[in-house]
Amino acid sequence: MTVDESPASIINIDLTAVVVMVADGEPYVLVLRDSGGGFDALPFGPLQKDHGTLQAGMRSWVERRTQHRLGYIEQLYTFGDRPPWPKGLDAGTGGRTLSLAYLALVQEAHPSFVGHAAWRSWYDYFPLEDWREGTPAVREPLLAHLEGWSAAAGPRGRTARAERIGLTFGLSERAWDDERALERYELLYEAKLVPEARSDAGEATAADIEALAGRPMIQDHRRIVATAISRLRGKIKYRPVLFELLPEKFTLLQLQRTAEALSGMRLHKQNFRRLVEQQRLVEETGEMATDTGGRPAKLMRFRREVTLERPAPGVRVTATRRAGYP
Amino acid sequence: MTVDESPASIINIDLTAVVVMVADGEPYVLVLRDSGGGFDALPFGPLQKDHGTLQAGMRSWVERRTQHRLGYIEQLYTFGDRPPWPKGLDAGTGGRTLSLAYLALVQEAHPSFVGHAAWRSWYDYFPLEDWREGTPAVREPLLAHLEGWSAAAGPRGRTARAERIGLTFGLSERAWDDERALERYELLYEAKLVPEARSDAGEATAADIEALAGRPMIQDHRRIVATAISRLRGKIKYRPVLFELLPEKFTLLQLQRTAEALSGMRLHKQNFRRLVEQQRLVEETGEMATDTGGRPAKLMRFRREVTLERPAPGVRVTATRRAGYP
DNA sequence: CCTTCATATACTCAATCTGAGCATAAGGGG
DNA sequence: CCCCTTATGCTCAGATTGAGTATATGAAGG
Repeated sequence: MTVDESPASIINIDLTAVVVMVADGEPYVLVLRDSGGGFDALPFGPLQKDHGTLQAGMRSWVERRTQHRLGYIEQLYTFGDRPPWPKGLDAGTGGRTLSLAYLALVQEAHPSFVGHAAWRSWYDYFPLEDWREGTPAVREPLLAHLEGWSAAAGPRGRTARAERIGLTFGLSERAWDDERALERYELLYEAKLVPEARSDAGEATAADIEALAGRPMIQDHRRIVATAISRLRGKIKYRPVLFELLPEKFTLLQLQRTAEALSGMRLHKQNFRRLVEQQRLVEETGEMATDTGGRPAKLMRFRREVTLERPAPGVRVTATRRAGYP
Repeated sequence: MTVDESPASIINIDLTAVVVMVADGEPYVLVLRDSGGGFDALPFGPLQKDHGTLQAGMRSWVERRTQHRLGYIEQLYTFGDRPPWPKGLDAGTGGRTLSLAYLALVQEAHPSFVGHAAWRSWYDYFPLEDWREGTPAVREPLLAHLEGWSAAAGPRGRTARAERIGLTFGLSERAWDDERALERYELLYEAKLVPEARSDAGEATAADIEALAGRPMIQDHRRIVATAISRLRGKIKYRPVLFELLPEKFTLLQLQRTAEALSGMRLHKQNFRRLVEQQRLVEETGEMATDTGGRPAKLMRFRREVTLERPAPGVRVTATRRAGYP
């Protein structure tokens, strides 16, 4: 085979941010609305010369625009592949764009981005991922479409596809694994059930499918969000990142709702408390919250010291078996 | 503040590989020996135009050189910071190098790299990380140096440093956390206990410290290896990646030795077997290995299907409390 | 004041998991 | 046949986990 050993002609390097916030038990992503073909986009910008470190570049750049302290920043992934964007922004440039995606967590905030910035619930983009009110409505129709997709393959491919669907979507006896959000998105993408995967802009079923698979984004931005969701869902189980999303003082229920918002599952209340308490993740402030709608709750504060005590303090989330509420 | 909004003038983008292999219960990294100032280096090369995806670029590039199928490739991290390399290769170019680091696992192999390629035990670079034969010999002297470092700080910084040392090195009641390899390396770096952190090449204590902190590498390559170690140690606990390092057929002890090689800890034999068996990670081949030195052992095979069954099958590693062997 | 509602918080219990260890099996070398 | 070495089976107590019951406490409404 012939090999082109010449270095790639890099056109630009983008920093792309998935900025996450939770308010009233709903998880939000910062997006720029209507950024191309009616699709939303993640905020992104070119890597700049004055960015001493990538992380610092990211931080200053997002903070300047959201006017908010970023509690937590983490590199997500570097995307450098070149799938043919049907409705891409950089179609035709021919060069490669490397985009470094970062995950940032902020406390409840209003975006002050210029333009069309807004917080949008991440379940607008992934309705399938939200099990908090029971089985998501889009699940059955989506599975039906997927079945069609697996039936459309050859005899061998058919079982492989069915297996994969069963695995990622938690069919039969298998448990739903909240962390497989990215795999699920990729499966839908392969099955062409997301608008981003379709090259013909004005396809008939587009609206239908969008209603099922969720709101699309430009390029691979939705994949980046899925990456963030998967990562975050995994991370809260072993590192105390939840607290980056909460105000200084909070009740245990607020903490639980935040965990539920991210994981998309309901948790067993008493056990959740037991976990948090015995891990000594929080301490009492002495104050009470009276606006709970019931018995007032103690206001708690994150014990920053725990990072120094236990190997991996975090919040293990396990869905309650029963469908409804604890 | 003034902000330089011009895009960074990227000079080049490197792909850097941490290729890991385990042979006879020892974990090896593929390195290029004596790559600059007598320091070893990780194999790396520029991103090329014909690399459709980054992953594929990485794969073809390493496979061409090691002549071995890469079972597993994973993006590790993108390093783009610009610390002043004291003995760097690209000193003086002024531009930024973005390096994409990948982790690759191969089965037992001999490297066919041109030049000075070799497999080197990763504990040559991190002697501190190997607890398999009991407490590592370098631990006490290193801790003494670190104590000096924390004492050298101001009254406030002193406790903070001591806490951090205690946390990452598992002092007092705290357990040693094998996954904190990267944090430990970074701590040693900050404390200037690794040659890479020293700007004056011919320092008196260099040899002394190298003997304690392990063999250095050029630039930030040792940090990249530390990242790989931390990642891998975490990963084996919840994904069946161990098998990428083993031959088709293996005994349970081989499997255990591989886990121990990576984690740097001895495991409880019976419990390890119980775990592997009840997770149904392996199945019998029917054959026996007679070269065990004792009673012959069943040869097992990885059940690839498990990926399709359980949410996150892996090998939970927990060190035995007793220092010696199980 | 008393009831209803809604949440907070305490405590129980069985099933399972986990760390540790004892005991026995089976090949090779003297 | 004895000893060494590794393989494999089995036990057991303590910790963890999933699920639930019971009780506490404020606000709102009659």
